[in-house]
Formats: sequence, structure tokens, C-alpha cells
Amino acid sequence: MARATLKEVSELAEVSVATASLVLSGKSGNRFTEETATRVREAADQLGYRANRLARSLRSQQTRVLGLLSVEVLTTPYAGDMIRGAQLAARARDYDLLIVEINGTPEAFAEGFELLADHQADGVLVASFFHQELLIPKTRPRHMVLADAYAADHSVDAFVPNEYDSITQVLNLIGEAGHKHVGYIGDCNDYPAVRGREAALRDAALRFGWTNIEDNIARSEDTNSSDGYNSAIALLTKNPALTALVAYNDRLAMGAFRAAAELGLAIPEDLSIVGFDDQRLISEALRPGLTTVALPHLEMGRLAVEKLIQLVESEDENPPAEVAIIGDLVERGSVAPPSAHRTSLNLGQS
Amino acid sequence: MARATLKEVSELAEVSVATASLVLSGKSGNRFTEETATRVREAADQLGYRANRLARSLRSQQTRVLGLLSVEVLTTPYAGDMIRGAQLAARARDYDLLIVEINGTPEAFAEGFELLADHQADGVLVASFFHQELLIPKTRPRHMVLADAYAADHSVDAFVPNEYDSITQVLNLIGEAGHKHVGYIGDCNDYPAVRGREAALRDAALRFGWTNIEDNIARSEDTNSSDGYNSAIALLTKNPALTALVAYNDRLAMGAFRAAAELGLAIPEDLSIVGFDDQRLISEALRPGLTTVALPHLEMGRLAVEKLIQLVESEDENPPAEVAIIGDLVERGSVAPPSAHRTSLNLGQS
DNA sequence: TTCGACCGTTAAACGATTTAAACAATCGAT
DNA sequence: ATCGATTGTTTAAATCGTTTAACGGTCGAA
Repeated sequence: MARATLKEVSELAEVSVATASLVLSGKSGNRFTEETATRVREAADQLGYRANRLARSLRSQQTRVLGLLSVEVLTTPYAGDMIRGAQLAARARDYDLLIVEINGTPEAFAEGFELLADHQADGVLVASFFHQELLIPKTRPRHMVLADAYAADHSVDAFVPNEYDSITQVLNLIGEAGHKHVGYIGDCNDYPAVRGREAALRDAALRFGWTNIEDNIARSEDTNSSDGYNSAIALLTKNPALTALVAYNDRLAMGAFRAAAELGLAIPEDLSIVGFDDQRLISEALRPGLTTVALPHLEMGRLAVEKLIQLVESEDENPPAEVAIIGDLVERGSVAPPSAHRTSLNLGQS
Repeated sequence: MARATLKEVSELAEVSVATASLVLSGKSGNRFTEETATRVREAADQLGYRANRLARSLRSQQTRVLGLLSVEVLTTPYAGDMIRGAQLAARARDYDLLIVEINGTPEAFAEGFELLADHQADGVLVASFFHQELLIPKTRPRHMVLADAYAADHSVDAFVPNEYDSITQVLNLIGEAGHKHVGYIGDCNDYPAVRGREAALRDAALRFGWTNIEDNIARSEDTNSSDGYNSAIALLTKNPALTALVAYNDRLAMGAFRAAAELGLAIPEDLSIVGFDDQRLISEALRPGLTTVALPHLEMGRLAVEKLIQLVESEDENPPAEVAIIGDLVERGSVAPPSAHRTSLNLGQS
């Protein structure tokens, strides 16, 4: 049951542990007879030898373990792909991930950092469940990177979504389809995502000549489907000329679908709707499917870990940078050119 | 930057490392003067000493690290709570989780086990992303438990949902509301969940006197919202007398909502619908909210880790057992008594 | 003296890596 | 023939930072 140790291998092969170690680590450069080498390798095989990573790490002062401080990523269903991307990148370079879930408080950060330091993690990836600014305590791991977040003082390498370019893809779709009366269902919080997406909206409005864009924006505190419903009803009531709605996220878009149904507007014939996030549970389930933009979660996780490994192996001496990654446009069928004359718009009910 | 070692602490406190270790580990039983002890503790404080877990583990032959072999749990948005439950339970007893994501193939299992063994994990929790039977290779960790899965040979402690009792909660709701004509939107695969839920359905049908239950079952290969839509349309077309639909999961239920809307049936007045899973992205977003059952993901994760720790610390000599955990009923508003006369049922369109 | 408490230290692990040195064989030079 | 140098192969020993069994002084009491 107990695993074979290097000593046992060396005894079986009738060499010293040093020889066994040198042979098996491959770093021997033909210092040994081919005969000794194979004898060692066969002994190792026979015993099913695998190095004890604790011992190896203790001696070599590197664990090949990366800490993943997950700020609610595990908890929420939104960003699991980020962890998967991180795992993939880590495994590809023979690193493992020690994942610790925390809430975003400074104490939680401090505790998480200590915990990972106790385990001698070679580096730490802090992953957030949404694009936010993070206040990283001054006592921090030597090597760290951020995913879906950036440091308030910009002192850490960070990988975030390119909000502007990402949403511009769906805005272009709307614009190129010929819509002129476009509404926006937004979020009234002050997040990077909010700012980036609204900036893109305004630029698109200018570019395509959308009328009175500022008057066609509705914002809510929360972004549940019912908020989307309310905003959509409000927008369409105030301005029945709207032929397209852009939602800050898919949940809001889902509410807009319900509003459209209630107002007797067919999607996409009477009303085009686009979302953001590509929450498949929603975007694939709606009829028609929701045209939206997938956040680059997998990429952020992957790139962040790759960068982290570069830092750890000090192949990288560049100053910290923030990389904004564009998400993938997913076209599903909720966008069509505006119809010349709308079928109906009965605002009477509810 | 480099962390203080026990040796440094002992030098500052002017004692031997053994003394420092003994004092700090608390296992000294008054072998030392209170004065020496505080001197050590102050030195440790001053240097911010924290034990190197590699060294500690190497010496003590226990890592306080549990391996979490995640069979696609990370990847899918369904079962994140299981990992959270596991984390909570582990942290509560001062264990950490080394998470490795795998697909369910035997080779992946073997690799995962080896990897975790390399890290000298004290025990392994295998967590599945849905309730399934798992074929665990014969070479396996000394201590292991399963969550949301059970071993084909029942040789491992397992924590699974109680499918029968869980769905019975919504079935009772339907039955007690007075429905007699109930349809079931199912899955045609052979999973434990399918079997358990259908068994409960049949028993409920008997108990409440539901008519011709076997004729009112529709099953699909997949369980997307469109499958639910198709099944619901088929059921309601075949038997317009149905006043309630029970769905195998929330996605299917979501499709049933759409079918109802299309057929002009109001929920819950004309048609009651219940789901299963409580995928909040769906169940909270639908109007009315979907009455459903939440799977006990958090509990499975928590209990599995607690059991695992018992095994590791060998406080538990019982033979392997399988524990079935009931999920929580979440009532939202998609259930009402059957109406005496239905408003309409226009089967003409689509 | 001798025996227990009492307080503390020595030293051997744990399982690898890695440096420096030992050992052996070969070879030209004296 | 003998020696020193050279090259090629292998190993002893230190090291990483802990834990812990075993041991050793000191001192007051019997």
C-alpha cells in the first residue's frame, strides 16, 4: 500500500539513492552507463515508483503548486470556465492548483494568502466572479496575477474582458441590420463592465445614428429577469418606436423576452434583442435563441495561469500589464432587420 | 520576504528548535516554564512564524490535504455548491482541498488518483456532476468517498440525492392541490435519477388516483428546454384534460412554460407545472416562479468531506454505506388547484 | 547517596536533490 | 615499471524545515 521510496528503488537496482535520483530525474547527461540507467529504471517501474512531492518540494524549494484564490467563482454558476481554463493551463505545464474560496473582504484575502504561503505555493492566481476592481493587501504573494479583475493600483498583471469591443459586436449586428431606434437595458451600478458597455453603446449610437440614445436607457439596481422585464416595459411604453433592445446581460434580456411576449411583439420580427454573457441556461433555452456575447472566462483563466507560470519561472521581467480579452459573438436568432410596419403594440395589459 | 523558520524562532528565543516546536505545537504538556513558552511565542509572533507545511507533512506523514477529484463538476454550472460544501467542511476542520478536474474515463481516474497520491493527499473525494454509477478502478486511494455518485460495487461510502423522497415533495403538492390528470415530462436515459423519480411518480399516481399515468408520460433523449417544449406539446395535445405537468428537471419545465404560453394556458390557473433541480437562473426567472426541488449539493459535499475526515482520522470503522439525502422543496407559484373549466386550449398553431 | 520531578536538548527521522568527492580504469610520459 | 593526469562512473553527505522519542542535567526531598 505504502508507495515505494527512492531508497527502495536504489536498493533493488543495487545503486545508491543519488544514482537513482540522478537517473530518474533525467538530468544526468550521460553520466551513467546505459546498463546502470536501465537497471534503475526497471527497478522504478517494477515498484511503481513515484516521487514524493513533499520531499521533492521541500528540498528544491518549489512545489509546482499554484494557489487559486477564488473570489466566489466556485459559488456562482457564472465563471466556472475560468477555473477550467486555469486547470488546463496548469496541467499542461505540470502544475497543480490548490483552490481556496473566499469572499472579497481584505481579511479573507490575507487569510487566503497566508494559507497558500503555508503550502509554499509557487504563485497565486486571484480569480473574481465578475469584472471588478480589487483592493489587494500590501502583504501579498511574490508572484501573482488576476483574472476577471484588476488591482486598484494597477500593480498586478491582470486579465479582464474587453467590455467595449465585446459588446460592440452585438451593437454592430443591430446597427448593420438597420435599426435606428434602439433601447438599452442597463445596470445602475458603477462597475467596469457597466462603464465599458455603455461607452460602446454611445459610440455605436453615434456611428449608426441611433436616435436619442440617452432617452432610451433604463437602468436597474439588480439585474434579474424581472428587472429586465420592468425596464423593457418602461422603455417600450415610453418609446413605442423602438425596434431593438440591447441588454446589459442575458438575465435582463430574458425579462425583455417576456415583456415582448406580453406586448405582443414577435422576436425578432417586431423586436430584436441582444444579451451579454452567454449564460447557456438562458441563451440556449429562449425561443428564438438569444444572440449574445460569451465572456472569455476560459481564456482569462488560461492566460492568467500561463502568465503566472512565466513569472514564477522568471522568464518574464516586464512590468505588470492589464490584458483585455474580447469575448465571442454567439449568434442565435434574436436579431433581424426592423420591420417596416409593426404588427401590433397593445400596451393595455399589465 | 522569505518566511521565518523554526530555527530562526528558536534562535531569537534562545532555545532549541525542539523546544520551539513543542511549545508552538501545544503538545508540550507542561514540560516548559511559562516563561520559556512565552519567550518562544513572542519570538514566533515577532517573526510572523508560520510552519512550513511541506516539512511538517513530510515528517508527520499527514498533509491535511484532501484530494477532490471533480468529474466535470467544475465545468458545469450545476453542482458548484457541492464543491463549496466540501470546502466549508474541510476548512472547518483545518483541511485544504486539492482539486483536480477530470472526465469520467477510467484512465482519467487512474491519473487523478496518482496525482493526488503524489501530493500525499490524506483522502480523496470523488464528486460527480450528476447522480450516476461510477466504476472506480481497483487501485484507489486508501481513504475515499463519493458525492453525487455511488460505486458500481458499492464498496465506497457515498452521498447521493434521495430522488424518490425529493420529487415526492412536489408530487404531493400536485396531488394535494387536487389534480387528477397529471403528465410527466421525462428523460429516456437509464440513470438513477430517472429511475428514482419515475418510481416516485408511479407511487404518487397510485396514492392520489391519477388517471392513466403511463399514457401521460413523454420522454426525450436530451433534456433541453426545447425537449420540454416538445414533450409538453405532445402530452397536452394527446390529452387536453391534463391540468398539471411534472418535469424531470427545470430545463424541461422551462420548455413546458413556453408550450403553455403557446397553447394559451395560464400558469398556474390553467396548468400547474413543477420542476426539479432548482436551477435558479431558470426557476427564479420564469413567471410565475417555478416550484421545484433543490438538489442537496451543498449537503452532499459537506457530508462527504466530514465522512472522509472521519475515515482519515480513523474514527470510523463502519463498512461503506450509501446515504441518500433529501432536497429542499422550493415553492414559488407554479402550482394551484385545477380550475373547474379551462379558459381555452387552441391546438391549431405551430 | 539516590530517587523523582522538572525543564530542556540531542539526534534521528521523513524522502527527496545536489555538490563535492571518491573510486576505477586508461593512458601517455618519464 | 611507475607515476600523475585524465576521464568516466558512482557515492557520501549535506540540505530543505519540521516532529518526536530518547536522553540528560539540576535540585530538593527521602
